[in-house]
Amino acid sequence: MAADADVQLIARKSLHRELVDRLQLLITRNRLKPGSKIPEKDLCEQFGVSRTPLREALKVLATDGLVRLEQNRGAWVSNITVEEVEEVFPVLGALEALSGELACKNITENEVKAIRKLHDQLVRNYQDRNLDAYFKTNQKIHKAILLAARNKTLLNYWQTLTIRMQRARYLANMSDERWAEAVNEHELIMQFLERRNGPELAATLTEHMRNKQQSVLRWLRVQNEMT
Amino acid sequence: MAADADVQLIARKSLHRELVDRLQLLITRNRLKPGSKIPEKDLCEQFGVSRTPLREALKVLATDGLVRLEQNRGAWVSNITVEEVEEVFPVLGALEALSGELACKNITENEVKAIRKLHDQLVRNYQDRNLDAYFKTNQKIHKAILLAARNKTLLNYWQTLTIRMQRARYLANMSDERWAEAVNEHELIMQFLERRNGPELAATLTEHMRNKQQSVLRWLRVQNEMT
DNA sequence: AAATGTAATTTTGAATTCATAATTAAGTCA
DNA sequence: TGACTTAATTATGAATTCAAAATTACATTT
Repeated sequence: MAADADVQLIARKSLHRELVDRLQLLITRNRLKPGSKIPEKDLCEQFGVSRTPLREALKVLATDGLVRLEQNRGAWVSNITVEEVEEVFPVLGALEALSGELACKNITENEVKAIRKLHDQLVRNYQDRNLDAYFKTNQKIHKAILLAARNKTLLNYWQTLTIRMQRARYLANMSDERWAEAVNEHELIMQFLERRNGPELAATLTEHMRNKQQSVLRWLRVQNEMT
Repeated sequence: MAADADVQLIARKSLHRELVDRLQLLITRNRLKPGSKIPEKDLCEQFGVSRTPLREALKVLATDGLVRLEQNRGAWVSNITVEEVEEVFPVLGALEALSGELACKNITENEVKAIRKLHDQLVRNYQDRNLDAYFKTNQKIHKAILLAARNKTLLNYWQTLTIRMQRARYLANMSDERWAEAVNEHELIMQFLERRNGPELAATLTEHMRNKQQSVLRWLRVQNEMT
């Protein structure tokens, strides 16, 4: 019998699946900007595909809330509004809280150690005042907790909503005070995780998300005033 | 100026949207059974549409987890497995808990009164041992709380997961003891809602969902043993 | 009869085509 | 000039077509 490594499943993605991923990237990387029209024809040429699979992908992205379809008028990258932020963050908070509870039940010692390393790196990123690196490390920590929860449905929903919120450049922005506070919260998160204290971890993650919402809303309002 | 009733938005749905809804109905009403192949050609003839919009709809349903697509082999109604139940119910629990919290903040007095009426009806359904009516009233109550939470993202996710779980006939089934217990839980839910006690309502809804999960798992295991 | 190989048929994925709706451009009149 | 029509253009939604893959039916070998 062949070794596991030799007999990996050959996962040939269908075109529409591939396009969903590519478009998500274009949107998160801000190549397609919130509020802008999605140029169906151009994208077809760029990707070298016909309209059928592209349109299938757009329909999928629309159910995820990343794209807005208008009857006979086409597809737009959906906007980030105050209402949307106030709606999505509480849901994200509930999902993260659950991920904390479940992670404490299912996480392995090695996973905790890996997250501890990420956490230490996060603190260094803060000390260096490297916002970009901080943001990336932060994402890795939260995703690692989600993975430790061993729940695909939870992971899927979390990822979709996270992508939806991440589109905004200014999400990575914070006031100095908020940044310090966020690091403190991460200190707590790390401790509760190491002690496998599910309820406290859940509560801290909820609070962490609530504060992030406030931080994002402040920036969003500033942005809106400037236009 | 015309009255509101006269000027309703004429929401001409696109074909694929319409088909998503129709297929969801066919699946929840058990006309398309879990595990069975989705007959693309037949459905096109039945609905009188071409394959393009139907296939778009299938892709959307697949991201919702209601349908499973296999490369070059077509679409199947996804099965309800023990793993899926163990995955979905905790997420549903977290969403319901949040809906309780938010509902206590946003619900109007009239809405509470309407839910109280539904609750009294639920108790009568129990006293009559009318399981079918009980199940329907139960659904109405939970949905009413979700609506009172005023959060579309939350409502969407809740509905998708609820549909995914409702496909199973035996979901509506319960042991006598469980049924009595469920009614007690609803009594608490009603009280906490009337007192706008968000945290307690959330905790009770979580517990309610945890118990439902156990009830469903028992039935699912019985079903699996019988085949 | 079971296992293997091959041809015919069906189904699928995706490109293309076509009718219709929306947008833009051009023309008309005050 | 500027509001309003009407014609030309473009984009969209959905049907149709076509190539490739999978399934089925049938034949061959052991």
